[in-house]
Amino acid sequence: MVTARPPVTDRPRDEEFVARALARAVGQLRAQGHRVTGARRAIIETLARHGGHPNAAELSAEIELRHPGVHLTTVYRTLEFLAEQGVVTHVHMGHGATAFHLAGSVDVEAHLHARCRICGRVLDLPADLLDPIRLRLADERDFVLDPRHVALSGACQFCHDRGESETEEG
Amino acid sequence: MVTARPPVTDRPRDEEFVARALARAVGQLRAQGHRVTGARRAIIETLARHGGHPNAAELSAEIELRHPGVHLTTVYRTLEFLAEQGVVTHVHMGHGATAFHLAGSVDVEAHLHARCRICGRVLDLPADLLDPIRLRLADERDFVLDPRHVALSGACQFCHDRGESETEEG
DNA sequence: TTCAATGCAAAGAATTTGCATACAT
DNA sequence: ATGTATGCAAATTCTTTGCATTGAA
Repeated sequence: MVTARPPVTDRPRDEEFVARALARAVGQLRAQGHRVTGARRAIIETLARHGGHPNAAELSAEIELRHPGVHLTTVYRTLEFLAEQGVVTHVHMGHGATAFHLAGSVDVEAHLHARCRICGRVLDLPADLLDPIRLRLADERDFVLDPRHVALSGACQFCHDRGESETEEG
Repeated sequence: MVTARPPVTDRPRDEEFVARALARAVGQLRAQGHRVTGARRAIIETLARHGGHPNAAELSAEIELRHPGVHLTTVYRTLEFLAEQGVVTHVHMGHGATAFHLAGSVDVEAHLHARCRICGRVLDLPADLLDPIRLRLADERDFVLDPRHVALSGACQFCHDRGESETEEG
């Protein structure tokens, strides 16, 4: 039952999707009076093309393939900027670097993440999965849960069965 | 309704509790044939006395008050060792350093954590809070959730009402 | 006595900051 | 032309590693 099928969002998108996502984000920036630079285009485009959840370094490496010369620092600064604009979203992974993806696109609609602490694979989960918990915390503890901000942790069946050898982290 | 009452575990424990917890952990180490050193005693004792969720640096600072001379490196190494022995537990906080506390003591029984992304305050939550989610993930996604390994993220009512000014992290 | 635990220095990963320059508007 | 975004170097934060020495058993 442990099929190795990767989640949908781990497949790279087609060119049309990428172009549309880029145009959409660029439009949003322009509308807000922000500058549209080569680095920003490169980062948004690469994020769109990469369906998964890359961290800054992975993203930087991928940008280098098509749009070389964008400094890692710029990647960090731009991701932060784009997050403020609501164009990208970040998720803190328990151990390991922060992951990013485009926000608000139709089929990558806001979702939660769970990460295998052994192999690092990230699972996409429905956005409303924690709604009952959210309600309880709001009611009983005056706490406003943001379930998308941090990935849930655990082990995928495969790693779990292979034993507790915690390869990637503790 | 936004009472500023700190969680129970943020109050330092009484001496009897500390002594008991120390003796318990020391006994466990001895039983496993491990050495009981001054640094290990100091770390366990300080962890017991500090009811909250200190990170390595905070713990180190507190150790310094009563048992000076324990190097931060030793704190890290010892916490890792004690985690392997099941004496301490660690929780990854979305942003910010990993937090530690004693495992298995009666009134600090395994619990979950939620952290305010604005002020950093940590909330203790019942261990079974995510059990329904755990079941769903196991059934539907072959994922074995470990809800204690990473803190949930959100905002406490106080910070939430004060606006989204994300003081401490993004 | 013996090997595991510690201190210290240094390395490492992820991320941020300061400052001069380049470039979008 | 103007000021924001970028590149580069260096600093920060959290954590780990190598190695000689100390100390628990």
